[in-house]
Amino acid sequence: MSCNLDEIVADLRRRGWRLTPQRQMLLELLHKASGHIDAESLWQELRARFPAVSLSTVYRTLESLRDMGAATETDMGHGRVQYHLASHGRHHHLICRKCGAVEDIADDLLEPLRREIESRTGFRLDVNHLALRGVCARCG
Amino acid sequence: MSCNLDEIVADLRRRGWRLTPQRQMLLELLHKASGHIDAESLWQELRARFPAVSLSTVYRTLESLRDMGAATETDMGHGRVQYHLASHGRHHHLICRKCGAVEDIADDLLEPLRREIESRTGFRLDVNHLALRGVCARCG
DNA sequence: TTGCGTGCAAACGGTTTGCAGGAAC
DNA sequence: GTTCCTGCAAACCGTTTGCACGCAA
Repeated sequence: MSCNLDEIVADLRRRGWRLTPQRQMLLELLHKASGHIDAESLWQELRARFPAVSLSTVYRTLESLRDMGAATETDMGHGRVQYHLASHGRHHHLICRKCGAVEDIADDLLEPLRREIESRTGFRLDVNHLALRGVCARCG
Repeated sequence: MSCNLDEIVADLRRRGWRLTPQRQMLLELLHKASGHIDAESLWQELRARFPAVSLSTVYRTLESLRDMGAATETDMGHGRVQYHLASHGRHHHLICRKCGAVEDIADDLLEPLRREIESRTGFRLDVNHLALRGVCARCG
């Protein structure tokens, strides 16, 4: 699990990846995006620099990054899967059903639930990126 | 929120719904299904009695049931949305990443998390049907 | 020079929609 | 008789795939 762009790139090389301009740029964009971003948005930004880049390339690169553990994908239930670099840390989301606001919460909030479930059922939670729905303080 | 078939049907009438054979049968199937079922499976079962019934009717009926609060839909992240009658009670799922086993857990396990999140952020969780991934006791 | 990565376009799969005919009220 | 519901087929939309070309190594 890499912690910055250079390490990720080193990882890629180690695994025999070719470092194409498209991949380099996509990695930078992913790294720059503080939060989450979907494939389509990445593609739009990417096209500003490489007009001919294809959406499939974006998907294929994201797939590879996911497979090597460098990126995480989250289905927030809005049809589009969101991506972010694993180095951006484990956290979860509260999505307001009314205004659509997305609030981040730290992973340690889930610790009690993890413990409780494990002790009751033996099931070990493996939750990287949870999207919880509800109503935020403003809309409540 | 209705608690049995008759009440649901009464609800439908009250709201001006027409009780077609397709809807009646679909309600029975949904009621009979102890756990969850996706639109396609419902359709297959429905066709045993009404060979000409269409998948769109299934989707449209499920949508209406969802909108009136009689049915709940859950996206388990496998591409197909699962449905169940709200009267079957609030519960959640542990899905084993290795063997695919699905284990139910009671809703009250989430209570501490709900309280913690509400007190920290003011966000009121509205989680009917959570699908949590991990590794079960056998595969752990 | 080798073979991985790419762009293109078409396919995919679950779900939604437009429309005209038909059934519930 | 009126309106809502239905079946059909086609559209939709995010994502995946097959293929031939091109570029990184």
